[in-house]
Amino acid sequence: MAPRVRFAPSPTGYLHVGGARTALFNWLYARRHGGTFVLRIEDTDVQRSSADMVTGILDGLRWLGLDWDEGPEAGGPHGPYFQSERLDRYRAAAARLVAEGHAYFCYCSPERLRDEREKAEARGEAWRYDRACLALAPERVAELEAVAAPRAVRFKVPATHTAFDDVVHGPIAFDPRSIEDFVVLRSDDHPTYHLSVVVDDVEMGITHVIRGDDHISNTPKHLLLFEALGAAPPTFAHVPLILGADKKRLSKRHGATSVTEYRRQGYLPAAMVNFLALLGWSPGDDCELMSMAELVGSFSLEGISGSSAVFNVEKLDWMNGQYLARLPAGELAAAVAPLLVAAGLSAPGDPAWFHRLLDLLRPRAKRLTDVADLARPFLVETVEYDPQAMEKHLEGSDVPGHVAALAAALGTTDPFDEPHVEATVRATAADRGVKAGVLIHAARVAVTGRTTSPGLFEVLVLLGRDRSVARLERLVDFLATPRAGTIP
RNA sequence: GUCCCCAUCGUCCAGAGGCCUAGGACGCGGCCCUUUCAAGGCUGAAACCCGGGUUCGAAUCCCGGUGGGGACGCCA
Repeated sequence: MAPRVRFAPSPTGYLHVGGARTALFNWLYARRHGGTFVLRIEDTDVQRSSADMVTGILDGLRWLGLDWDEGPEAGGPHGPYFQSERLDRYRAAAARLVAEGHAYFCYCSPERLRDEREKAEARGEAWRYDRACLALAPERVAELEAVAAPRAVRFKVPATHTAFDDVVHGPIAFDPRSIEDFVVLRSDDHPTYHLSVVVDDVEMGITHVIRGDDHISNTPKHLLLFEALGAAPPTFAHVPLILGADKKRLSKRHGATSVTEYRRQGYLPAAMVNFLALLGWSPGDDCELMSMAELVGSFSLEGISGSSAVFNVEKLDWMNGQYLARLPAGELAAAVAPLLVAAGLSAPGDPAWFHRLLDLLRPRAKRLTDVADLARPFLVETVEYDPQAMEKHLEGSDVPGHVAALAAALGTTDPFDEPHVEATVRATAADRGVKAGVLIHAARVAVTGRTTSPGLFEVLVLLGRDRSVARLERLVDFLATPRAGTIP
């Protein structure tokens, strides 16, 4: 049977990288086995859910290249895919549980429950619901109903031992006595997470539940619910959490946690996917750089590690650099263009020239934003001289003369290609009796304003004879002009 | 506190009883290339949490300890 898996985010927040990885594992599993990837929005918490969050999550998934076969916008035979539109089903399920003796009404006030918990905590104990309402006399129930007292539905946890075989963790067993009679339907008639997940997983025919480790302790409750609802439970695979550098669950304190944020910072989706896939999963060999197709080809739930993983940004940076180096020029240009605009620049009109520039810059960049920054000197009319660069390479009194000589020599260099430009620069240095480096560094400041750049000869050729000469001459003029604040 | 999960270089992984003198990657150090910065090539340092078993033999299996994490809501 083809597997049906689902990613079920709650739109109470953005798409967290941990969630993105869970989604990725589900997606990979579905694609690997020709199954179906369902996207379901768990928005039963009306107070905290928002439509904007849904949009953000959908955009994030799409950006990563994770498409869903059923879900919002895609539709499907098991819809609706928003839990807020499925409330009647949960209510029906709750009613059925009560009718069949698997659940009962609870009239306890939240205040009372809170007080009991606080008292228990003061004693250093964990408090579990005392089943007060299970033992309510019929007369008392009648009284409560007569005044329409708010009531929730609680699941009557049976004494059955709950055990399951987790694909990543192996056999896991829970003592039912450690599980309290949890609420399945709130007094406002909205289901709790436990009820809605199970009802939906049953109705949507989910065969494999691949979700975060933090749900392990919820699993026995779900197992009990599946049983009470007369459905066979799916296979469970609990993937370990992603941690921050301090080994605590990754949160905003550790820096960026949202997929959108990484996107904004200039990471490539393919790099993000590759990195996330390798966080807690391994193909079994030493492969590091893997395309989406390769990931699909070798993904297996058995390859998921049982221990949590620290999110290592340095490795992400390296990986992104690798992808940046391999990205086809056209795609890189398209990805960088908007960043240039955002930086007040504009992409060059000549695509071939733009691509040459990009090829010079990409090995020096980790992220798209680096490319945009590195491109600046090549896209402005007049470069800004970095004070440190001036101090470092323009201090010598004969520098203006050297640069002027180079400008003159380059003015007649023909053809203006790398070998000839290099020969000219070296010959000029020799004529002036200085090491080539002196001239090269000064020229670099002239044409880029910076201490670092791609190889000078490549830069000069890219800029072309006219612009190169003009920039060299401008530096000569600049050095000849007394500036305020300079010591004579 | 109770329950559950986890435990190999700083980090991410490989390792499913002898192939381990523990392998790869990131990061870090060195060297090479070199006009700067990167990239690239070569190279180095760096780990089986501790204690008991089982076995001819344990990083691998079992038990205990310790450590880390997670869950204990009318949140998801």
